[in-house]
Amino acid sequence: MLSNKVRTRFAPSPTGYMHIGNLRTALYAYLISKKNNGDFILRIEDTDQERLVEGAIDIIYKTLKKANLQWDEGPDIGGPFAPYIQSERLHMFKKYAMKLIENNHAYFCFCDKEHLEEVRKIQQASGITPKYDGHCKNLSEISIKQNLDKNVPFVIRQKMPKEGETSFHDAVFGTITVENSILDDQILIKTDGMPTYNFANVVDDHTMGITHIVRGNEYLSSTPKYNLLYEAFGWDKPVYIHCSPVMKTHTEKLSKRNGDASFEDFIEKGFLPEAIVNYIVLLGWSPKGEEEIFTLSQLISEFNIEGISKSPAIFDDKKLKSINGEYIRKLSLEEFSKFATPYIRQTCKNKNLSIPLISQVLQKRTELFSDIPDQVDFFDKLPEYDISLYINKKMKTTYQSSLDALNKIITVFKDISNWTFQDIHDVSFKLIKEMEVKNGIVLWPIRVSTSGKQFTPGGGIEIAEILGKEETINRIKIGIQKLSNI
RNA sequence: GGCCCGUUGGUCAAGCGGUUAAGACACCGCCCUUUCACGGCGGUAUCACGGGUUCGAUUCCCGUACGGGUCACCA
Repeated sequence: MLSNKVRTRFAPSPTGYMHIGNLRTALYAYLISKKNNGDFILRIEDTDQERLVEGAIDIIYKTLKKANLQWDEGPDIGGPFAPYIQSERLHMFKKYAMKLIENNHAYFCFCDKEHLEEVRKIQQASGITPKYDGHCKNLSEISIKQNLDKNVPFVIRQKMPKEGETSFHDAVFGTITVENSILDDQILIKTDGMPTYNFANVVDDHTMGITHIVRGNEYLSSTPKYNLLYEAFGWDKPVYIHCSPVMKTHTEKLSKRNGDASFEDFIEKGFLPEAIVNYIVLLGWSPKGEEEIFTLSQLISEFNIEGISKSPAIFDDKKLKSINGEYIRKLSLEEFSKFATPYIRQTCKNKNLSIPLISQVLQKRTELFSDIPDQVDFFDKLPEYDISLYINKKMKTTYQSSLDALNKIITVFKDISNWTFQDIHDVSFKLIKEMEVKNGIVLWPIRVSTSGKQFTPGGGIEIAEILGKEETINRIKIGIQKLSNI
């Protein structure tokens, strides 16, 4: 019924918000399935009731949706292997464990916690890696039955081979081999009858027909145990794709504790979801060619497992910013305007100022929407500024040349009846020509007097257009006054 | 500590026995230009270390160092 379809899953625990590393794992899983016309499954692993965080599932939904990683099966939309919430599947695991007892790959263990604790202490004291001592491994059928009849609490443990070694192949890390002797007889079913994560995960993945397992490489060490489980059941093993973590520094992982690591926070800071997705796909994966800006559908065809890197990648928000800038520049003016308006309005409250004009001047200069308010604050109110701004070495402006230029420009500006960029531009350049000076001699003082700033989005003519005739002339007057007082 | 994994410029990284060791971000310079930005051009900077193997190692092998992961009735 599954044919040979590639099926991947993203299986987060709802223990908080999604951080960038998590999202990257989801993205890789998504891309691998879609590249092969396969299915991407969302499964919520919520068996740890203690760490459960209210609303976390919604954040997972919202984040994946914003990132445009649409799942084909999941708790909200169902699917042929429902339920997709692990806590609703808990009843099915014990029978699988019983199968393993039957075929001698698992056994009942009646050891109590005190005994285990004691064994562990002794092992630690003698410098041995703590491991189950195998006390119940070879209990006779009779004593097992007696214990069961007496309702002695039990767990079910996986029976690991004593000798030899186990190898598995990982698509990123290659073949990894471990000695069986170091493998612990891990618990499959807990005293309460519930599966451990390790067991539930394997059974769920198999019963849901997952063919490619994409996950963080913290699972690399437990994969041999998983593989032994697949073998014990006689199931086909999946393709493993372990991904190295996204780091904050060389020694620290990106952590949930750190606020700026969450996808939502980045959105709030003014990053576009597409830009974030584009950046994180590059953290630990490298495309074949030289292009690195990709839409999601381009990624589906470009992405390849061979390009996934083994070493951890440090998150670099400078690069994220730069990619965000690329995405912002690619927006249409209307789209940009829509995104930018709330940011513009933070410091530009004057409703007479034209949002389209401001947007136009802003778009090429915006890498991050949250940088906008500081850039446009001078439109509402001319800031206090020092007249030294009028002196610009490269423009060859002086106090005197600026005063002179402003006095002349104010008279021609006053005569403009149609206050448009074109008209402001034309009269300005006509004046420049008449004065036989370099553009900057006239244009620089216009920009300074209308903005009061050293750097502005747009030049003097754009600013004048945005401010309107009256305000422009007022500001130039102020400039003239300042320069006259020397 | 045992076991597993990793290590190419400041960051992401290409490379898969012979290369002037790509590219991107950042940085610096120049050009364009009414500032800034955009755009264009150019530049600085990298194979962790030590042994092998080989005619030849960034590439293969073995150590060392550094870093990460993992060793639960957590997920």
